[in-house]
Amino acid sequence: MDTKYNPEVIEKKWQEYWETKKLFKVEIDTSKQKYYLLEMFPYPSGRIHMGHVRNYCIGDVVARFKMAKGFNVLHPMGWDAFGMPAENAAIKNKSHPAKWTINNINEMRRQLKRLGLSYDWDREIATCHPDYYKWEQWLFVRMLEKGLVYRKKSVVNYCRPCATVLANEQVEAGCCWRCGQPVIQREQDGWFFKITQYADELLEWCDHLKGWPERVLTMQRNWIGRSEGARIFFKIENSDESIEVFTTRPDTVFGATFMSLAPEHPLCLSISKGTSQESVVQEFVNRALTQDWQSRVGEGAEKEGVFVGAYCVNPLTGRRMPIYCANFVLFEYGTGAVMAVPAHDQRDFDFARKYGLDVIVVVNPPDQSLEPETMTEAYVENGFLVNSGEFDGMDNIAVKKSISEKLESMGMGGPTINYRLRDWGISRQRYWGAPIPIIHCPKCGPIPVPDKDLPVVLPTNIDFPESGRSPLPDLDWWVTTPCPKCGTSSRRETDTMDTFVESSWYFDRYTCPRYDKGLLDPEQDHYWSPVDQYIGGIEHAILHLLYSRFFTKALRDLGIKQAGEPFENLLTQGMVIKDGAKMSKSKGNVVDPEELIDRYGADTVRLFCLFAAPPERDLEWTAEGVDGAYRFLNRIWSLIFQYKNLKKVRNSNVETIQSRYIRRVTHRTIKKVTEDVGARFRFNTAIAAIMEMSNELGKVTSENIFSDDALCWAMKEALDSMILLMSPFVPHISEELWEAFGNKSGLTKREWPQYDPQLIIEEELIIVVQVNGKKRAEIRVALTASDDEIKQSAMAELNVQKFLEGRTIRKMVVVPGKLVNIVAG
RNA sequence: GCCUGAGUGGUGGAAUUGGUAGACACAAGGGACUUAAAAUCCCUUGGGGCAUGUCCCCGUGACGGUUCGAGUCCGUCCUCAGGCACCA
Repeated sequence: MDTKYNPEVIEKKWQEYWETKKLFKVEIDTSKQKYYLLEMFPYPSGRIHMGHVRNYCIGDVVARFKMAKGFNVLHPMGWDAFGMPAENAAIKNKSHPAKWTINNINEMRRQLKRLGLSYDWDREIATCHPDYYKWEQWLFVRMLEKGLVYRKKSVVNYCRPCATVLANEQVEAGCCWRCGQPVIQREQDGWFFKITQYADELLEWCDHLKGWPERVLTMQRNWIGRSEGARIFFKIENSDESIEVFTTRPDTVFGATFMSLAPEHPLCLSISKGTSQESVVQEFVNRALTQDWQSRVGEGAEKEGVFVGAYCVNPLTGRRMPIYCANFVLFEYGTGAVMAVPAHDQRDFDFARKYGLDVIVVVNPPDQSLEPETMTEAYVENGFLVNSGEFDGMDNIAVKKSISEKLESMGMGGPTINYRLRDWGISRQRYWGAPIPIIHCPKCGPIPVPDKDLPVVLPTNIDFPESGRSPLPDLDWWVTTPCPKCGTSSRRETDTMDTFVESSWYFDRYTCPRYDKGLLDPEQDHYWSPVDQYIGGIEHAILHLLYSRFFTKALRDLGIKQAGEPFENLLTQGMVIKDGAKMSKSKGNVVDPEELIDRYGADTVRLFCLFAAPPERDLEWTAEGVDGAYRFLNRIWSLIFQYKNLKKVRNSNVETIQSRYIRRVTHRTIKKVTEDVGARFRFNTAIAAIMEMSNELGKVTSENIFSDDALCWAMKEALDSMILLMSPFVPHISEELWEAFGNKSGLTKREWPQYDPQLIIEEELIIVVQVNGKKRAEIRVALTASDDEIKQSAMAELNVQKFLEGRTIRKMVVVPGKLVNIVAG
């Protein structure tokens, strides 16, 4: 054994050992309990960053711990390999996205391997590989057949700089999630996944995902946005048409005095046609549609509208209600039309005051009567109905149902449920993505590519245009193809799929990455699914996690997969911070993981990431902290070095006070680390416990240790256990020390140490004595001491007596093994 | 505005079921070793007090409450972070 800890040498040695022996390769083993552990796969951007390191170190601890606990652990890794940065880089370097991506994957794989992560690399997948996206295309066709995919013309979010359509989930505060530029609205044909069909189930199962953080579930619930209400039809005057609205306040129908339509609503233009308002409306609609989203409905945007020149009829009051086109009405939510009740909705109130429209109070607070003339804001609280015919005097909440039912019986609407969640538009006008397997026939329309012709391979021998525009529509040899149905010369779909599609099912494919008879091998799926523990950043709380849940349910209903939810347990890890801010190039506070590995070794980097904060919290990066982790490993090294000749020891029947103490420390630490890692994912406290143990062991004077059998044996047990406890966190140094300490056959197949509850018990207890809740003394009592004995010793303490002087004892509370509180007054 | 977290020493954090607040580490200060430095090791380290102790007082964002006992539970408020946001 070398006197000096040399991570560079030992890390290389053990990584090769694990790799050549294929120690992390797994297969189905029905004799063992399976454990599917997954970390979110990375986008191959070129180099790993500290966020990856943290994510994967956390996962590796869990994986190695579960292996040691006897589970059959599936721990795979792969690449989310399609996406825009590859295209941007290709344009910049006059290269090809595929080449750039593959180079990056090779580089990042090499970097990950230097961290010593316990992946089964035989299961590696890259989503840009035709063998992967073939099954995605196949699934697209199955979903199309099942009615879960459809094509529609829709107003979509469009990002000019990225030259692509964005899903609603990819728009953040009116701006593109990737480039941050304002998003505009544009009408376009595209393919949609019918995620709304699962809105209810996705929402309901939020209540059953006990292993998910509450805030992620809350975010998903809000995103789905279920609201109960009514749909109501308002007949348009002098027309056969009606306007349908959704409202959560059917109790206020009697107070509806006008109608607001979204500028996108087709009725705006059609109703105003031929009226004096035609040109005004046209101008207003044009302006609203070309305006960027932020300035139209963003914060502080002015509410504006124009009269469309026609009226509709309130089904309950018969009132003539002017129809307005209003910029704040969202076309995508509900029906794109809102019945306006100015007395009870602040937006309608503002609008009515601005344009001089009538206000009718229909809900009064319990203690007063509102007058439209004196109101300065809408009354949105609950109360009792007025001006509402037969419903007057009734409670507004109770009446919601009655009014909905009345409308239903009139054929003018009825109760309904509306969701904020909208279908997932997946068409992207990008090159570097999975082709949508559709052929557009001039005679038959869009026809799916037959299964035997899958995959539709993304052509790779192309020149990449500098404009950033997708080259696909210009590739005649690829685009032009006969219709699979009638043979007519047709065009392929040239849009590719949103890259979130690939990440919505990659965890399934890991169970059978090379299976070629279907998307999933039922046997593998049955054994491995679902993922027992998923680990990744909170930033995917809605997008990726909701899509994956949807895909899982769709796959289940297609009979491809068994489980109905993809991830049993979810751990969302915090960000890596430096100088108080997220690491980023623009801030210049980036730490390169590989430089750290060069300098300290992977074990130090791993240890720091795990020790400095619990996983779900942000981790503040400090150079001093890394030094501290490195120093600790050096201390452990020299501790083992000091005892390296303890190799052969006799088991001893004799016990000394010292050996007994060491064994107690050992078994207490085993218990603590096992619970912290296994049940709580608190790696920082587990490591702290190991540090405490090493501090205790360091205090043992080594002079007589080789002659004292009992001490010798206890020490060997302690050091062996300590190495085993360290091994999930810092596997390389643990393997090396294990070997140097005279133990055989690597650590990865070693069982996790067990603690003996008998050995943890103290002979003496330290009991805190309080007087009126304040600590006044500590007493040592025998383990067997009765409550009365404890009380007596407590009373005997001088300092306790001092505080009892002149008082009478009212009560004594004894907490077994911990504390006595003497209540005196 | 709504929802969800969080607020503890100079710093990161610990306190798992209401029971000794500050484990473990970092930083800082002092000491040992050394010709010297680095490395290493040892000691001190929440604030205050004096009578320097097995001492006392204060202290977990603020103010109340429940309790023998509150960092932990309840109420009101403040601050910060994240998510959603004209969602009818």
